[in-house]
Amino acid sequence: MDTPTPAALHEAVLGWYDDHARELPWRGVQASPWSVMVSEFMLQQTPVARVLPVHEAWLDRWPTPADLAADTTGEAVRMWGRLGYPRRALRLHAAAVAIVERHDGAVPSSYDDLLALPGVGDYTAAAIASFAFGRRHVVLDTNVRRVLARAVSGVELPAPAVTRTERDVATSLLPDDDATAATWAVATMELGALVCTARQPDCGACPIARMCAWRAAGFPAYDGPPRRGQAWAGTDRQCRGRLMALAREHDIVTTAQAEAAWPEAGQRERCLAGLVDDGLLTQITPGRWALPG
DNA sequence: CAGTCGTGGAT
DNA sequence: TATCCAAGACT
Repeated sequence: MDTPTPAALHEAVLGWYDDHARELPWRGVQASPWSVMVSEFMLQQTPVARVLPVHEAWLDRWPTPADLAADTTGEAVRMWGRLGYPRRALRLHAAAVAIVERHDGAVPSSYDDLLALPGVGDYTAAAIASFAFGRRHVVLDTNVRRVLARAVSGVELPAPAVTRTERDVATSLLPDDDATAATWAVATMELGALVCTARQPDCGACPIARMCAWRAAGFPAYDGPPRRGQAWAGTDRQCRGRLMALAREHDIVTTAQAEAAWPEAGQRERCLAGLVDDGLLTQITPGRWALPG
């Protein structure tokens, strides 16, 4: 195995990205910071293919943060459609309101200002600062974590949560200048998304296969703590999902409709109350709910 | 820190 | 068919 020096990794990955980067609406010189920010919210735990049409419709309707901030949270939730995790729509709306109030309607460029916005955690703050403003930040998403786990640490998959060591490795590999660091961030993400995938990595197409510690070690299987699968059938998440689907389809959700969608009374009522508490629904009258106006 | 929070395509 | 997984954030 060749020595995986930072310079060698940079050259290989940046060269590969130059030839294989996807053309996405939120990339390129024409993409506004708002477009990047909307994409980052939508892409949290959601595949690119499903985000594309919603992102386009969203920016067509709300070209700026102020446009979204002036509309209702209910319309944001409706436009969110079936992307999943609809609280992200509420947080994006709240972030737009905060941008109008605190930043004169312009998406802030600093990591700290971004991190202070609703729905923006470490990853999203770093991603927006990097992709929209060309700042130098460690952008640690699931793709980058997997690429570094394999190429540098020699293991199949990263730990369930980001470790200190992991962040140190990523920091040590970050190029010195802002522009190269920003490209490195998006390039390593793209490599993880297209080549170094979770299920079936395409090592034959990988620009750093020569330098990959996992490959050199003979592809040892993951031996970390068991990764918890997400239960679904019969859970509150499934119940909430069905109730929200009803609310998107109808202006008013009645008790009869809710009962048909979820027969178990206790869980149904608990979930309705939870959705109201979250701000995803409002109770118009007893037995009638709707998206918040 | 571990649990919670949607959705649907791929294997 | 059941499981895994997809640019995480929040409590």
